[in-house]
Amino acid sequence: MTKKDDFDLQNFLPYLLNQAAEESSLAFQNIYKDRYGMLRTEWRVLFHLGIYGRLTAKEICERSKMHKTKISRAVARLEERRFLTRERDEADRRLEYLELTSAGRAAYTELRGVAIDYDAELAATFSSEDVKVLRKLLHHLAKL
Amino acid sequence: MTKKDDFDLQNFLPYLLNQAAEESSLAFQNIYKDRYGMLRTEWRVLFHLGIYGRLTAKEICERSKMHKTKISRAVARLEERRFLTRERDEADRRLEYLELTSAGRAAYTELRGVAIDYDAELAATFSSEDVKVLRKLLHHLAKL
DNA sequence: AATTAACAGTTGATTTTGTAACTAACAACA
DNA sequence: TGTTGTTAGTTACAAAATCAACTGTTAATT
Repeated sequence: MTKKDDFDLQNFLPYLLNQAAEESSLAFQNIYKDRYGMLRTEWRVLFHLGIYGRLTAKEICERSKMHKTKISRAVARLEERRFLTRERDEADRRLEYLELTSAGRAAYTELRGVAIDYDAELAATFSSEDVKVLRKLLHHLAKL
Repeated sequence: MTKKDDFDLQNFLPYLLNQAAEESSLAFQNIYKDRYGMLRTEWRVLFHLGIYGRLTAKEICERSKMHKTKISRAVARLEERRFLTRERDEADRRLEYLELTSAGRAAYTELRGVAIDYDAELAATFSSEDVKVLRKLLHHLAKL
């Protein structure tokens, strides 16, 4: 295909980042989707609780930069599936502490294993120096 | 906040890529959204046609890896706004050639300028060597 | 030719997201 | 106190994405 215009879409960083993000998310997505019927927001909440223990929705919100309505809905679905429990803070009754149940922890542990393996698999397609640089640069972009 | 678990979500490549992609898309998104009321799928179609000239939906589909229903709807909206025209291929009447109108080309040209500037702005936050490496690695990931 | 399969693109039903408005609880301060 | 403002989280409604089924057309097979 001949180009009429020399702008290079494939090198436009936001586009390129999206393509790379989508492609690299696919295999992992298939797993949490097929195995647990989870959405992206849900595994993220699950992981935050798995990693940090007890958190309020607000804290997850700040860490993940997801919108609070997404989190609210993800929490509701994870609760339905008995992956987490809520506990009111009696000192400040606006707050709700979220914590994984043993089923939630089991799901987290399995998905964590998958994530570690998958990350290693991705990383192995680069030189170890390149992976280091990639992570560094992505961190920089993520914090813009 | 103390971690209960040492898995590093912030370094998990699919997560990190998504955060970087979202963050870096934001400023550009605000522009095509506010200025033209466009969605991501729409500017992508617009750009494909701006860069490559005349394409069928199928061709855009292959290049962009977007699903055909997304493209169908994006094309319909761009047509409503008189940004593109359709033309049946008389040799194979299943095919429809899409082409930007002058209004479409004007929109593309403006957004292309914004994209170039924005990309340069992002790139300028890295060393030029780093940008080169970043693009190379992202290309690799995008083609997985 | 007639039948069947394949393809380009669209549409409709369902799911998910985004935005804004809302409830309930706390805080500040007159 | 009581009024106003702020915060945590939910909900309602609109916008958008997804998936499957559909139309119309061409290609392949018999």
